Order: sequence, then structure tokens, then C-alpha cells
Amino acid sequence: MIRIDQRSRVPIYEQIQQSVEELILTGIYTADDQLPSVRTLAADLAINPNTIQKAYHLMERQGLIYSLPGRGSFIALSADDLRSKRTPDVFANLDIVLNDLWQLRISENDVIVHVQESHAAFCNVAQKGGEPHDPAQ
Amino acid sequence: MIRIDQRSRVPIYEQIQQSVEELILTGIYTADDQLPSVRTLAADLAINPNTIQKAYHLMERQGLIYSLPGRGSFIALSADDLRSKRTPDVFANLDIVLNDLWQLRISENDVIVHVQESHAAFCNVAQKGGEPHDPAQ
Amino acid sequence: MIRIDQRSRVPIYEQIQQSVEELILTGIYTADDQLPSVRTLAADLAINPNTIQKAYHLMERQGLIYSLPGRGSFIALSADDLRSKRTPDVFANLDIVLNDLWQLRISENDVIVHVQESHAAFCNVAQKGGEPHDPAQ
Amino acid sequence: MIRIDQRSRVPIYEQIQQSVEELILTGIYTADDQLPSVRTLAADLAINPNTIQKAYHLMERQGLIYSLPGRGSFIALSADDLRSKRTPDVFANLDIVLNDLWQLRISENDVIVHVQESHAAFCNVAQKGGEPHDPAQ
DNA sequence: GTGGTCTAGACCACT
DNA sequence: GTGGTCTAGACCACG
Repeated sequence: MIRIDQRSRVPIYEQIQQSVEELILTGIYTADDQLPSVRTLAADLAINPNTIQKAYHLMERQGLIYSLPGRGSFIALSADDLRSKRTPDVFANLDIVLNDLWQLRISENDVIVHVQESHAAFCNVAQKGGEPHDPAQ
Repeated sequence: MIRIDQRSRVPIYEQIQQSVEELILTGIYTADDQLPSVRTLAADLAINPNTIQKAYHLMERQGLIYSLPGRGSFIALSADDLRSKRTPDVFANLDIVLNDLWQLRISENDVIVHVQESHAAFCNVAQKGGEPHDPAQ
Repeated sequence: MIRIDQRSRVPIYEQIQQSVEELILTGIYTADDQLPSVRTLAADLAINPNTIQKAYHLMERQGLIYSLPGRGSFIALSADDLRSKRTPDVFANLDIVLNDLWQLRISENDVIVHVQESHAAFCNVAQKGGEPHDPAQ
Repeated sequence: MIRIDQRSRVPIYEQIQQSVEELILTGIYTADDQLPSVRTLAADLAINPNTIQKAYHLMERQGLIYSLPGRGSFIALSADDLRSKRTPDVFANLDIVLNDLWQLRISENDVIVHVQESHAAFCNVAQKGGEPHDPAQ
């Protein structure tokens, strides 16, 4: 389930974390579910086990997962916990992007329309469960 | 006019580009205006001339400025040109952030309220920064 | 008549030479015609007289013009002389471009068609822009 | 495989790009092949690593290769991709040279003969694997 | 070991 | 004086 893009500039261990977070938010992983072992995942993704190890350590430090020596690694947060944790970050990113927009003299109204379209598109995709539908325009 | 934050993680040459873009958007720099020379700016910012050179080179390849060996470096775009060039990028960033928000189950309404607040804040700052006249505090 | 593009990366003195060569080839300048004086041209083009001086020296060294101290500078070559002088250079450039094309596996036929089209286009422009001559055959 | 001419006026980083483009076009490099590391190539060519770095950076911005920090640099385009990308540029160069030729009153027929000779010579060289030989006239 | 960044100082062609 | 190029050597994050 965990997917990696070898070509991306984002460090692999961060991609793993993003991937796990998405799986939690979409409900595929829930609290106390077991993650694949370091060796298994390393083999699956054809990636150095050290990198997987680093990703798991990172997620553990952030309270995203917990490891039981000799047993494996497990999801530590519910989707709701994760949401309340990540929300401030995402709003901070939104602020940055918005400031760029205001600086380019984009009107508030254009932005709101864009937000509404984005939301509609997202709901559309979520409903269909797979293939994204091209938003018109 | 160009300002740099030595402690920032953003590479200096990118900070310079951002700075120049802002100066164009705010109308301080317009097309064919001359930028400070590589050496002058290096001295002003207490930064190695090669780093400035790299920044200018970067901006030139992006069509933001043009350099004439032996004469200097000059703004290539008007504020309007820059706006129409940068707009697609910024909207792409907005889409990314918005998708994160939807995935966190933030409601469309909350986002729109946030957009409106951000816009109000920006207009407020712009007003106070532009006029030396302080109306009220 | 002599035109300069301040934004071009080609050195100004080379642009002047190119401009003079074109004026000879198009018949606007012929042998022993007088060129504008260094000062006049410098004023006309809003360029440092030293640069004009350098261009004239360059053209004189190449036998394109001759200078009579106290009298002025004059065209030294007829259009035909210039043609026979420049032909080898231009063919050398053609060879370089052609080799690029072969390396990209462009077919000989495609290139020949392109050559024919280019020639037709040039004749078309020359007719409309220059002396009114026989209509298309 | 990558070769450099230290005495050439062409900047080393451009020579490297040309070299890589040739290796792609001749099929020696294909998409996702790994290039020699910055340091390795610098040692091989007896050139400063920074110059290699600059060459790789240049190629990356042009979409010719992609670099993954800590992993290496890789070919981004297939030979066909490269061909379709470079073709417009080369034809633009051809147009410039052709216009010079028409201006010199070279006949269309002379040019076509030259094209045919150049093509024959190129095929000859390619066949013999590097030894140009003029067939008797 | 990999690429990314920055510094320091040099030489060149051009204006 | 300007920008363009190259060298030499350093530090960083990443794998």
C-alpha cells in the first residue's frame, strides 16, 4: 500500500511518512494496525532498509507510530488525532500561498471560486473512489 | 532594496529572486531598470559575488532579467508580465494546499472564512506600509 | 540607417558591422559612399563613441571600409566583392547546422523541402519590401 | 565516454551537455541510465567538480537529466524525446543560415547541392565509424 | 559516496 | 567598471 516515487526530490523517508499519513486519513490504516516490517517494506519498495528504518524512527519520534521490539511497528493515532495534529501546519501553508496570491493582485473572489471548484472536484473524486474526473474549464 | 536573511534555509540566490520579484510587483522596479551590479550587491549584502552571479543567472534563464556583459543587468518584465507568468504556478500551489485541507476533512466554509481573513489582513498591512500617514492605532 | 539592438548579446561593434554589411548587400550603400561620422553615429544610436570607433576600426581592418583622416569613412567594397568574401563563412555555418540535422535523423528530403520553402518566403518578402517587379510567375 | 576539449572556446559545461546529447542520440545512453557522479567525471576529465556540477545543473533545468541528491544523476529523455525537443531549435538555426545565403544571392540550387553533399558525407562517416573520406569527384 | 550550496579568488571579453 | 567562466576547497543533507 505504501508507495514511493523514486524520481521525486522529496526524501524517501518523508515520502513514507506522507504515505502512511494518507493511509490513516483515508481510513485504510487505523489505530494499532501493524505496519509492514522494515525488511519487508524495504524489499517491496526496492529501497535500502536503512532508509525505511530512518522513516520508522522519524514517525515514532513524531508519535505517528509506535514500535514494540521483536513484535513490529503499529499505528499510534486515529484519523481524528492526526487531523487535529496536522491542521495547524496546513493552514500555515495556506497562508503562505494566499499571500502570494494577494501580492499578484488576484481578487478575493477569484480565489474563493477556485476554492469551491477544488472542493467540488475533490468530493467528486472521493465519491467515484478511483478515477479523477477532470473539472471543466 | 534587495534584502536577504542569512539564517533562512532558503538558498540565498532564491531569496534574491523572490526579492526582485517583489520589487517588480510593487512597482519599485519596472522593465529595463538597471539592477545593482553583481559586485555592488555582493558588497551591500556582504555576500560572495559568485552567489549573486548565480542568482542573476537564474533570473536570466527564467526571463526575469537580462544581462548585457560589460553594461549591467536589467529588469526584463513589467509587473503585469510577471503577474501573468507567475499566476499559474501560484494557483497550482493553491490546489496542492487545498487538497491537503480536504483530505483533513476541513469544511469548505472554514477555508473560505480563512481566505477572507487573510485578504483583509493583507490589505490592512499594505495600507499601513504604503502611506507615511498613520491614521489611527 | 544603421540599427542596433541594445538588448542583444552580440557586441555592439559586431552589430554595426552586420548592419553595414546588410546595407551594402541590399544596395543602399555602394562603394565609396560615406558613412556617418563616429560622433554623429554615436549620438544617433545613443552609444559611447569609443564603441563606434572600435567598430569602424574593425571594419577597416577587414577591408570593409576605409578612413581618410579629416574627411570621413567610406565603403570600400561593392556588393559583389562582399558576397564573394562572405560566402565561405556562411557555407561553413550551413555545414554546422546540417550536421546537427543529420544527427537528429532528419531526412535529406525534409531539409530540401525546408530550403525551398525558405527561399520562396525570402523572394516573397524581397519583392514586397523592395522594388516593385514582375508579379509572381 | 563523455569527452571534453580543454582548448575549445565553448564553455566546458556546454561541451558536456553536447556530449551527453550525442550519447543519448546514438543510443549509448537511454532513459533512466545513471550518469557518472559529479566527482567521478571531474576526476576522469581532470576538471573541477564545480564545473561538472554546473553542467549537470544546466542539463537538469533543460529536462535532459534529473538528479536525486544522495543517489546520482540520470538520463531523463529517450533518444526520440530528445529529437522531438531539439528539432524546432535546429530548424530555426537553419532558417537563419538560409536567410544569410539568400541575402548573398546564393542560388537555391547551389544550396540544395550542398545539402546533398553534406548528407552523403555524414552517412559516409557514420558508416565507416569515424573516418571521413572524400569520394573522388 | 551522492548532489546542493556557498566562499574565495582568478582570468576573460566587452563597454 | 561590467558580466561570464573556471578553479579550489568547504559544509550540508541524503542514502
